[in-house]
Amino acid sequence: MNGSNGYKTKQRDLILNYMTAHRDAHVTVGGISEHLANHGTPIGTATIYRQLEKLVEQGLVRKYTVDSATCACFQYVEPDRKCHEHFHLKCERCGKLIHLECSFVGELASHVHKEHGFEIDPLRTVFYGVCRECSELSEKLPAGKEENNE
Amino acid sequence: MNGSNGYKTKQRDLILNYMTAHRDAHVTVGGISEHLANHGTPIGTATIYRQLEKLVEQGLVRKYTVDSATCACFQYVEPDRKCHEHFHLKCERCGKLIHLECSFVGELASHVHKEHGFEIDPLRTVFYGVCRECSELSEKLPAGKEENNE
DNA sequence: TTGCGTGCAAAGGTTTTGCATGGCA
DNA sequence: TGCCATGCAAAACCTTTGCACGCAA
Repeated sequence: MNGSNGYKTKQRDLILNYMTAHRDAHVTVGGISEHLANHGTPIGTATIYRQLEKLVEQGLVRKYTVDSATCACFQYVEPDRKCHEHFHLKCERCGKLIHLECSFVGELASHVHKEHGFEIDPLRTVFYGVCRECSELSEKLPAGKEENNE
Repeated sequence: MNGSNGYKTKQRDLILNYMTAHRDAHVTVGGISEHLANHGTPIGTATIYRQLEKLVEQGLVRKYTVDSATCACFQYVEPDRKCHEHFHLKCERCGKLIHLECSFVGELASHVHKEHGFEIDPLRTVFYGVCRECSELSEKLPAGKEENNE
């Protein structure tokens, strides 16, 4: 709500950098912290939380939560690419985040709005499921569980 | 994986009861704990976690997470109503969970599957946005922030 | 009686907060 | 120089785990 939202600090840049570099992923505070520590530029956890909060306020970053639960994934919001015009698919197996550019979804959104009175927030909504690669993979496998973390 | 999954205990019933009573909502361990305590039947937190884990294994309850983050919302899975044939809308303002019965969504799912190779998991996927009531409400209000917690 | 389920307490994580210091404007 | 941002440490939570006891089968 404030024109100039805070100072421009080294830490802010580092975090924003990380966010833009990982624009195709949902990142966590732990992930940022670990990455920066590994790159010789460690930042206090509290700072990361506080900066992310500000970035969310400024609309540069989006926070994903399950209801009001305390746990947070963040994602960079791109000013250019109209992320509010497409949806995100998240593979439950490999964790990949896919940006779905598809007119069908837009139609769905307007249909749901007109017929059901519900205005879908594309930025907030994530479709969970299984991506092509992973479903092909599981067809070839017998019946095991695949555990993949990034 | 196991035919008879564990014993039938008072605590299990209490939790399952709560889950079915709140079938239209995402519930948290904290919520269950508080509710049971207020009703004179307090249960240890650890028990709630362990029971929910079992209920998830048995397919009676579904767990929602944000990626691999540690934080959990749960929801009862109804054996009769085919929850896997419809999607859930969640209002970001009032927290209401809406079950959307709509053929359009089914079409979307098959389209995304055919054209984009991604198999959407309806049980897991939640559309976030603003419901009719809340959007009508905000039209009447000047420009304030509405803070609603359940 | 057997063994799973429960409760309590402790441990392990994550997120938030307080306070003195450092850095941007 | 005046504030805001940072870092550290502590606090507040949430979730998991260990162990002795109770209860279902």
